[in-house]
Amino acid sequence: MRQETRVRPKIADVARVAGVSKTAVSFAFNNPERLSPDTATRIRDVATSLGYRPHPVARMLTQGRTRTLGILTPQALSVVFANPFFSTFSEGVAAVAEEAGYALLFVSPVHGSLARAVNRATVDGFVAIGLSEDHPEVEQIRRAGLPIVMVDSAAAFPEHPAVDIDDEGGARLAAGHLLALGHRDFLVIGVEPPTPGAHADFAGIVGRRLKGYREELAAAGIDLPDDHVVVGPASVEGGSACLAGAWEDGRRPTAILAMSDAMAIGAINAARRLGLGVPADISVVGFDDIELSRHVEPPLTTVHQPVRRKGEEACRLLLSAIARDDPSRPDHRTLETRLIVRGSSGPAPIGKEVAGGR
Amino acid sequence: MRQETRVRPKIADVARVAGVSKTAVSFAFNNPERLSPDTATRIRDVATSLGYRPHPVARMLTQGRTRTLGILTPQALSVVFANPFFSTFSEGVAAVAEEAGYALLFVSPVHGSLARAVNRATVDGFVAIGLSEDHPEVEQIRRAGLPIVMVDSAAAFPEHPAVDIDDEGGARLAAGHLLALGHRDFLVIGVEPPTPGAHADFAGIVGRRLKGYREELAAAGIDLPDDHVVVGPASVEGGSACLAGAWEDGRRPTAILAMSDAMAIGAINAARRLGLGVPADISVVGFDDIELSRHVEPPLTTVHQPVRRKGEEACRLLLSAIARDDPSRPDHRTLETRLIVRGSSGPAPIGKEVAGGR
DNA sequence: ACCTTCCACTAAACCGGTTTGCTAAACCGG
DNA sequence: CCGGTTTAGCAAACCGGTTTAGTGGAAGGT
Repeated sequence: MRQETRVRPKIADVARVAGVSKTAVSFAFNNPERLSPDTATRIRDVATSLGYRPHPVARMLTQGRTRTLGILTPQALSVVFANPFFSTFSEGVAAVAEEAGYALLFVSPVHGSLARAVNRATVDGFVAIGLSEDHPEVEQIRRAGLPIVMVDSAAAFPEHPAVDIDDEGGARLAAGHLLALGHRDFLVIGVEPPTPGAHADFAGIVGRRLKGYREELAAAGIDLPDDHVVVGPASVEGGSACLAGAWEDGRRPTAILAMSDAMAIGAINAARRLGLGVPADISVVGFDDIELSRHVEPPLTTVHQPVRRKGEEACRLLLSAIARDDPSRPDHRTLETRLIVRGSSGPAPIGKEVAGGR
Repeated sequence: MRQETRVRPKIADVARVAGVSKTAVSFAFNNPERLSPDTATRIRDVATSLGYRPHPVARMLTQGRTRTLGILTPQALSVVFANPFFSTFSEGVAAVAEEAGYALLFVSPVHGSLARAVNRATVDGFVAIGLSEDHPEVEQIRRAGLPIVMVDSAAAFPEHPAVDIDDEGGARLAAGHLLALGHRDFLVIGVEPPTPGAHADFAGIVGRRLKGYREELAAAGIDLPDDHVVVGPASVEGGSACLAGAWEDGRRPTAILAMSDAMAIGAINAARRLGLGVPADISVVGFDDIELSRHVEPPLTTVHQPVRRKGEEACRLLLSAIARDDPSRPDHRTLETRLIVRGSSGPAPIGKEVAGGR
């Protein structure tokens, strides 16, 4: 028995077997009302018996659309998926995309080049998350005629729809909360840009959050010197290192403003290792409100942002940009943030304040 | 100034402006050595000045490959991304895929039909996670000539490569640990199939884990009646509901074997609400070892499985299946599990054992 | 001076579908 | 029985690239 090499049947095969033209086969699938009912069913029967399925790539080519949405991340997917923030965001995007019948393609730098990855991507549009200002890919995508929605982007691209959160307001809430508890000595722990090449002049969410912290503190007459702002990778370890390093340099804050929950949790761990009680000796406030934060000990006081809704909104904006090719005035949305007070923040310590103050 | 409708330049446009044939333009990009060096650069200059980029779909069509891998999930992406287990798995797949220059497409049921989604997917192969036996999509994919790697699948598909973990062995470890602590009254909390239609006769990982529990208990002379096995959705709430329901039905276990960490955590919460101490009155052992488990109070004793490596292995198997189209004997891998003892398990309570016993 | 080889480039076929424009037959009222 | 409208189906063009099979001219060999 000769093992026949199974070759994928094409539309011409179906047409030949059914004794009709390619056109008829195509109609049988996409336009059955243009065929007599029995011819249509006969063709479909032949097709299934042959195991025919239209080649999706060929289909995309003729129809000019892919029914796929791209999620653009400036970092490798393997690091991005390690971030619970990103999963929740994807959850939101996926919910809306699925509802609309779109698949999701994750586009990340291929061998270091995001541009190459974008060129290869067969999508109808992009949601870009955390793309910093100087990424030329945005221009590249625009020239390709594809819509793109910017999320948490450093710069404002007035010509593209965008979704952001009120970073500045959230930061103010965090700082205000600690001020109200009597704190006067602050350490800000910021996330450092993952790409070493990127200029570190605090653009994007880092800059906006820092601005919020600074302004709220300034309103209470407190100046935040530059050496009270430290940065590190946005991870638990990064947060630990930040506090440990600052402590070693002689900083003695009673309150920590962290720009990410993961880093805040790291800071709590580091504080413990330094023999400090949280919140007895030092208070910590995070940012993002990830799932983990309510489970650590003590539960983390943090600024909540609607991550999942951010994904949903971004996807909705993208879908409507795809629907009407008219690039009318793009929508810019800013979602609210709110403070969640849990156990990691408390009144400023009285006795030690003098020892630690400057 | 007339606003010209920006139309994507095609290869013919570049050819015309550069005064050469389409072939030459194609060569300039893919086969420059077949052109004189200055012609090649001239063509490339024209191309960039026109903002030309080869149409990725057209390219896929002629080259017959997409450089994209599909991740097939039987559930909606919005629920799948909510599962930390899945994120970690994706992390592993992504790491290997990126290294090899492949993009990742997530394929989930479109309007309830996974078959339709598969038909639309422009990928070179699939990694299927948790696809149960009766899914006809597997056959559909095989007929399309695309390789597919099964992960945590219910049935064994001997003709496809597969990656699994030693569910049975892991379950044995969990049960053995509790037996060694003196427990005699067990409640098993299992995950229920998400699709209501699926037959509930414990296939796949649920069946294998249950088998492991049962055999280890049997070896100690303990029978596990059917009404000491309850199932629910694989979430924290699902776990709470399972224990609460069983308690209401009069079950009084001193030890709980949960098939998922999320459910185990839910069970701990429910136990607390019933006024039970963990592990003083009741011990809980989970399965999976998700990140959260080490942070809850008490930290969860659980069976660790190498989720990230599972993703990596699956992706590697898929890539090699794509590389050699020869469908030689497919590789089946089983990864090890191990017990992580933390704080949620302890000796069986002495006093209460009589009260709770049957 | 003539034949061969090599070089630089091109025309046309092809990938696998969809869509447009057309034709022949059936239908229909008068 | 005739002109006009529908109906059912087809051939060919098209989507935007890649690849095969040449082609004409210059260089090289004898």
